[in-house]
Amino acid sequence: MNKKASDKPKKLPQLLRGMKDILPEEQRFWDFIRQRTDQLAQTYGFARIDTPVLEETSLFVRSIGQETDVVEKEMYSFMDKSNDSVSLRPEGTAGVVRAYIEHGMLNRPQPVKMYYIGPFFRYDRPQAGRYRQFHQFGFEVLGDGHPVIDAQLMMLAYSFFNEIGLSVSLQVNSVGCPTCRESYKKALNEYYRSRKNALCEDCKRRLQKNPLRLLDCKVPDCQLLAQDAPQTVDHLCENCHAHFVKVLEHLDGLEIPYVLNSRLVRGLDYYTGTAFEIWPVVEGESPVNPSALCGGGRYDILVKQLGGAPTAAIGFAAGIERLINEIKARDIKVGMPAGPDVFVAQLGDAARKKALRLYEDLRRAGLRVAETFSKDGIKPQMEMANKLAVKYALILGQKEMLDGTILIRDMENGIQETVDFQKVISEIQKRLSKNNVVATNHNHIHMAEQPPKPADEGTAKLSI
RNA sequence: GUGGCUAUAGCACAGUGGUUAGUGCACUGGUCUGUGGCACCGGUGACGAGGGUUCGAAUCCCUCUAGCCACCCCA
Repeated sequence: MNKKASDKPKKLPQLLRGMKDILPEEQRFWDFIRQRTDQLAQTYGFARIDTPVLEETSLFVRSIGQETDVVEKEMYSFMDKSNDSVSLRPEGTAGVVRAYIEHGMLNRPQPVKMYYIGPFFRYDRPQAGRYRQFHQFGFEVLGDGHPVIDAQLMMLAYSFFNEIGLSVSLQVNSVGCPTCRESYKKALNEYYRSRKNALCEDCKRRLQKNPLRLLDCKVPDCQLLAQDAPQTVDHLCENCHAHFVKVLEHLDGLEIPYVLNSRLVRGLDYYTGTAFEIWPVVEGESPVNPSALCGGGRYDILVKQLGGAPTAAIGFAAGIERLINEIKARDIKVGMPAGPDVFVAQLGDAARKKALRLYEDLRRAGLRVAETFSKDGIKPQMEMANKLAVKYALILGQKEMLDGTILIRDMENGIQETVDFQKVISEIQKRLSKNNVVATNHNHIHMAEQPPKPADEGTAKLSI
């Protein structure tokens, strides 16, 4: 590393805007969320699906909607080498639905329940809890339109946040099928026609492009108008109305607290009927304009729209960066990765050779072992052992080499004992199991103390 | 895409026109090839990039880039 000033490149490599490295010390939050997600999926009977981050652009245009901001200005789209337009996925549902159709999942027992977790991309301006590459996990139920599905999925989402100790509020609405939406849009237009001048500039634009969005404008004057504006629930067709009533009945039966929010709308075109979001709740603050932790709803028309058989479906997605922000802000315990059990220190070339083998033997015996074999002095090795907070250090020096022994040092009280080298593994196992049951049990996933990353972490494709 | 604020070592900060840009933590070497937490001594390492004003710029001005916050939008 002979770094002279003149050798330095002028421009240092730098993260692309809106991108973020997830550093080792952050991983425990991600591990935590992965674990809780997998756990939830298992208990509710969802199977994991991973779809590619890259898809045909048309998949997203046809599902999310040509007119939406996501498609219009936020997609990472480009022509590949065969001159096909491809895009980095901006959300997860479209890919899952594509897979459902493409793999003929309608021939599986319905509903098909799948979940995913991974990176998504939107060319947005970065902001609090918003990145250009961000991560979501999502749950989708395809092939069943029964209202009980809606309620149970909301229960699942609510439980996720609730069970990790976050206070959240479930917001529920129905945006209706395309038929009711048309009549609702008409009513909205009528209502706003005479009041157009009182609207903010954005809302005037929304009136043309996306009238539902008028309802959740943040400008006070617009909010005032929105209060008396017609509500989606009053313009539901008979079917949609009946469905929504049933959903609410099931929610009541589950005794989940929820807020009927007539101003809750969805940003993507494929949504129909039930819409819901989960908002963080902060003590003493009313959740006026929170950034949602999760959002979802029914999308009964999407499968058909993408060329599959008419298939009812519902799903939601949660933003992991936002969730982690909330976990940190609320001081939720996520557990620390378990450190090594034992440190192997060596002194002298012969001892180093032997220590290297001992390391392997200890590892095969299931212990987490640390070392700094490249160091010569015992002092730096003990310093490292201390930093790693191991319970025991094994010291193999010239004297021990001659005797066929090894020194076990208890790092807490400094008491040392010479033992027969042949017996060191069983001795250390005995000691570790004596003062900590969990330590010998680390192949088992334990919430309080997580196992170390598997060595093949790097090849575990498509985990986040 | 729009607006506001910001940019000094890995991190947290000081330095507001004038020597060789400081401090703490961290890292590293030593005191000390047979023992960590403590202490002491030493070392590595930075003015986001480019241009301008000036005798002289980390400091003033412009452009770019990035970050934060808000709008838009969304998870």
